[in-house]
Amino acid sequence: MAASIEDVAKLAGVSIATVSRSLRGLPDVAATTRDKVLAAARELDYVASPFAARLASGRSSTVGIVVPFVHRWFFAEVLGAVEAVLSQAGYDLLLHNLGSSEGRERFFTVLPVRKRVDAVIIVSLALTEDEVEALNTLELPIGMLGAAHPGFFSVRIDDVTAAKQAVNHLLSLGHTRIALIGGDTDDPMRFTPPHHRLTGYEQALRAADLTVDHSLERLGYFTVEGGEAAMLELLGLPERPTAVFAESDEMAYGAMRAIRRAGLRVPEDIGVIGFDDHSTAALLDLTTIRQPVAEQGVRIAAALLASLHDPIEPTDLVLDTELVIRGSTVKAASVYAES
Amino acid sequence: MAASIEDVAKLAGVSIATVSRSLRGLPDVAATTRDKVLAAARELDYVASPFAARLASGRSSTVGIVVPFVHRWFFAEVLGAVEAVLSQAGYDLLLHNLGSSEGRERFFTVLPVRKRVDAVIIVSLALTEDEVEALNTLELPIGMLGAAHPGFFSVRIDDVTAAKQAVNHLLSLGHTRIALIGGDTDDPMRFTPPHHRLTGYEQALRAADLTVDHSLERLGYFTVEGGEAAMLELLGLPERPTAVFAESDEMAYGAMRAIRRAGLRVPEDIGVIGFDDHSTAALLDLTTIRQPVAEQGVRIAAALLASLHDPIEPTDLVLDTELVIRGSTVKAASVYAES
DNA sequence: CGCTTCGCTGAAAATCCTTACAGCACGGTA
DNA sequence: TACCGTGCTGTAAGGATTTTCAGCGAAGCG
Repeated sequence: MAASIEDVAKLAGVSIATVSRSLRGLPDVAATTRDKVLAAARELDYVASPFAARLASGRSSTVGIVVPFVHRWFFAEVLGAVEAVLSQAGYDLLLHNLGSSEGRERFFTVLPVRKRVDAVIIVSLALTEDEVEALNTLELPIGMLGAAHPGFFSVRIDDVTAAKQAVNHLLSLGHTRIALIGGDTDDPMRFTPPHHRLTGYEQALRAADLTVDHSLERLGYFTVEGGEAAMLELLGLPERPTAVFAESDEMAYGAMRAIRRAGLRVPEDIGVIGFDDHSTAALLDLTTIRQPVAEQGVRIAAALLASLHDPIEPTDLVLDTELVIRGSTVKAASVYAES
Repeated sequence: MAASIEDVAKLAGVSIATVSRSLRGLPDVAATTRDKVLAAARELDYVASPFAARLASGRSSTVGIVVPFVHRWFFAEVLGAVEAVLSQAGYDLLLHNLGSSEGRERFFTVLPVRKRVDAVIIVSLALTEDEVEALNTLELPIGMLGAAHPGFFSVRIDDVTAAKQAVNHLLSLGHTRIALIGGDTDDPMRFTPPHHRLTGYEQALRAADLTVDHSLERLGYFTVEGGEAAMLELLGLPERPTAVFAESDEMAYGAMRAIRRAGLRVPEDIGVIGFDDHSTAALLDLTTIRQPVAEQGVRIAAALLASLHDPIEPTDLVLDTELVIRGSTVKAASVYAES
């Protein structure tokens, strides 16, 4: 049988209240007393039961994180970063993987985090009004990563500006017929990025006095296959684009494959730029927009922890993105350009 | 203020014991009574406090999962699968990301899962005797994924056989000078696969009456860069290999890059086979050994849940791997072979 | 020297459930 | 009719902490 606080109290010759205080490092405990307690606890190999502690204190020392998918690179990266911050601070991470729009609906109706977390992190979801309302009933600090909402903490990048960065790069290389492979802005999962990146794309073109040709905007559904299919459509156009901006690296990979399978070269015939700086982007020599993924996770977790410590007004942090130029837009000593 | 069980009892006109029983679907409750309680609970928007329930029942409804890294493809995939099974069963998932050997040591000395989970899943770690002992003090069902230990549940593949599959494929193509790019068998994180895959590699060679040339065995540390560096070494040998077996797809990617950068072709000059069937393996046209990643996660989670339901003897399940032939070993209509 | 303050400690209430056990009404059995 | 089992329900005892409040001795102050 595992030791209880009473055993420790007995062994240390103090009351359980003092044990509790000592073990949690609260003030108002004499140093000698604390040492006795710590010694006794070590001797008995005692750790407090978190459930009893949580029940009594009303604090759960747990943060819930809600992701659309765990297994995609971006979310896994975020998860790792958040976990590191939380565990360091003695918090547990309760993972909720939505997986599908049904999963999403279930989450927001059942709200399985009720009465069991101190804060919630929502990753990459554009929330509906109903969902916001549901979260508000929790009366907890809410953090959003990759999106923002008044009243919630948020850490994100400026997708509009980032998309402009990408398109401007292509423009600077002399491209004027630039296609877009993006996510579905009507997707039931309602990711935030597609809207903003589309906006940025169009704004950049307009700013360069180019007309926006909607036939150059295709859906790639954030997958390699989707990107490949979208590129095939683009290649079939009467006047094909000379460059493509894909809203994710995966879609860019697909696009590159389609281009090469069609017997064309990247970047000579068609330049390709992606988004994210996925871990394999360097490998595939893909020009892309790098966003600080882990850092966003660290920041949102830290912000929430701070707000739990002493309640503060929600903050909105926008981190910078960076253009990473590789061989898919600029001819260089690249692996595939060589071969 | 959130409703408590007492409020529900009052509204339904029953005792709290009956509320508890009704809400948990226990038998020995009259149907009409149960309906009254459910109605009252819905009306008050009541959910039981999990911490109170856990304290009272002694069950945590939580499973701990220990992974060396979250952000690597394999572990993210496992995590997603395990989460799906557990959440479906009403269990929480407590994630522990080791990150480094210090993190590992901390985990096994502190044992942060103590008193807070009903079972533990260990992913891809070869445990030391001390670690096994530490886990045993928990007196909980332990599940291992990617490794096995007497007394613990396990789900895994047969790495020896899988490695033989890989090498035999190369042998069948006529290769006789086959190199290995592997993980460090002395790695402080002590992953299981490197040992077994090395063994399989050597066994396959010996079975083909080839001598094992240790100068053909190089360390790639399971990263792209490591694989690239290892391949560079191999290319510098007086008599270079005609094929390479990399113990992971990432290392295979690095190897392919090194080969191409050296002006050689894959597979004509050097064939490459990887391991895992990473999500980008198809994209890079890499021949590889596919292992059922998500399924391993599902199986180990299910096994543990079953054992919590009624204690059973630990099981050891070995799943099949599959050779997936692509353009990196066999000349075909591949992207890069074309260009 | 008497009174306040301070530092520390302990008793006990509070947290919100689960569950063993007792009990009650009712129908069936001998 | 007396008794017994059955099917439900309620009472109350935990479960293991945290936290409030009271209290005690010693030190500081005038």
